Amino acid sequence: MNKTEEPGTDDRPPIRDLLVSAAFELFTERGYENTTIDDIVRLAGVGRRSFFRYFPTKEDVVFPDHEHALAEMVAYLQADHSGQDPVTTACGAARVVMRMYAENPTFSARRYALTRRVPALKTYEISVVWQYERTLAAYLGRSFSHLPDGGVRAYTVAAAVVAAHNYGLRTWLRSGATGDAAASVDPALDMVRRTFHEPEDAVVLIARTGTPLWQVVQKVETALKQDNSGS
Amino acid sequence: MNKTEEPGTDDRPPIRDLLVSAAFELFTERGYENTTIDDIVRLAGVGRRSFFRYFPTKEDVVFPDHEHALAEMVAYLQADHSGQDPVTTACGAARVVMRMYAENPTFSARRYALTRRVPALKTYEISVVWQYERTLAAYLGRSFSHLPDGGVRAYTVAAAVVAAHNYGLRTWLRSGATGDAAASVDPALDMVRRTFHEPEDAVVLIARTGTPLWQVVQKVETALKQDNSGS
DNA sequence: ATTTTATGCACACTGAGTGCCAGAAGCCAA
DNA sequence: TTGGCTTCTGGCACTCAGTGTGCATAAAAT
Repeated sequence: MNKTEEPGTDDRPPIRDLLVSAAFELFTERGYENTTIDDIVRLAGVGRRSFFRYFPTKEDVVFPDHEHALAEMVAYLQADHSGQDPVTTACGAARVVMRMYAENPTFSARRYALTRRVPALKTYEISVVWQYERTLAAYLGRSFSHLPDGGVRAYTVAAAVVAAHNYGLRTWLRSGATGDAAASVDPALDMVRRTFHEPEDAVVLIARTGTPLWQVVQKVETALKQDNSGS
Repeated sequence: MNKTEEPGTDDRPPIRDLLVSAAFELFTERGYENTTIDDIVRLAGVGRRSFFRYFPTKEDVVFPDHEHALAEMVAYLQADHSGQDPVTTACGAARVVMRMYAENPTFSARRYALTRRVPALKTYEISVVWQYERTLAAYLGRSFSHLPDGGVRAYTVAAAVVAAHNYGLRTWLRSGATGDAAASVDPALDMVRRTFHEPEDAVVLIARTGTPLWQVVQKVETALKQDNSGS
């Protein structure tokens, strides 16, 4: 599948990376609309037909790792998360995507600058995000199937998780993509997790007036332990 | 050329409606991809250039009332909603859009059948929905500006409201777009409203053991009244 | 009646995306 | 090495969406 990865002398990057580099160089220099596919393949030194072999559309070259990120999310959701709140698992899946953005801060920042300016790229980005949302909704739909409003809840929680993730990510990107992306994303996701926590996770403790404090503390401790082990 | 109809009776629908009708007829008959702009204008009996005067892209003809719907939502949000929960107002704005869909059930159903099958139209629809979401987020951002997490909360609630609205609308459309759309959309929106209600709206009443029931009832009544008047 | 304005139309052009075929480059058996 | 087999790449021609421009016609204004 891959080109000859002989340990000898193949320092030439594969065509796909060549195209991405050439495209971003031209897009940032003279703009997305003012750059044709011919310009890109000329700079990359490959044939025009090869571009569409690696990227079905002109927009795809701006999101070269999208397929990979989506596959990672699916793999994460397919792993075992029994005993964990489904909302928490969904937030974990969002964090997987966040980490992939954080792995290439400069690339993510340049792409963000592009998607902000070019409407066509913004539209494409939204459709990409929507695929994440759909994947999360499918997972949550399975987890919420026992609830009477499981269907709505799944779609709503998925949308909320994705929105919070994007908000945190945008905050990080606007701050120059320096520092820890999780510091921006995690608080946003925690807010979603708190608001959508099931009431079954809450403990209401009733005690007679006059109960000694140590007994109350003990009861609270026991109740919280039960709540952790159960469900 | 031969446009000179009798000047007395101009019951001929405007070109814009002609194009929409012709486009939908061809799209549902032979598919979106297999229909060219030339086919549409030929059936509509107008020039090719006129199509792009009314619809900037081929996708736009599938959502001819989008601009109007967005304007209606903006107008609704600009009206006075003081004393109402911002989340409730956002749900009301979503209901405005829902009503516009419900006004033309058959058209909405045909469009739904198209957007389900054609990826390009699905992408366009997502970008349309995203504009609603952005508008809601801007409104909620103003309403939540006093909260420490107002930014995330605004975007998250907007996403949740839109997701719930779409879920209800899809449910209605899949059931043949017969009956009341609100019956599907309202419960979904109510779920969002409940989960995002501020804790300041809750009342926790503490009473000594042995307090007579009528006193408890009285206290509850008073507390709820205060909660209603204060905001 | 003539100028102004608006609107639809025809023509030509750019550029994205596709189908097809030819050639180059690996791979495996003989 | 040779010869077939597969895979990858490039070139060419084509369709079609979308744009710029100029012209024709009808209504409106003067």
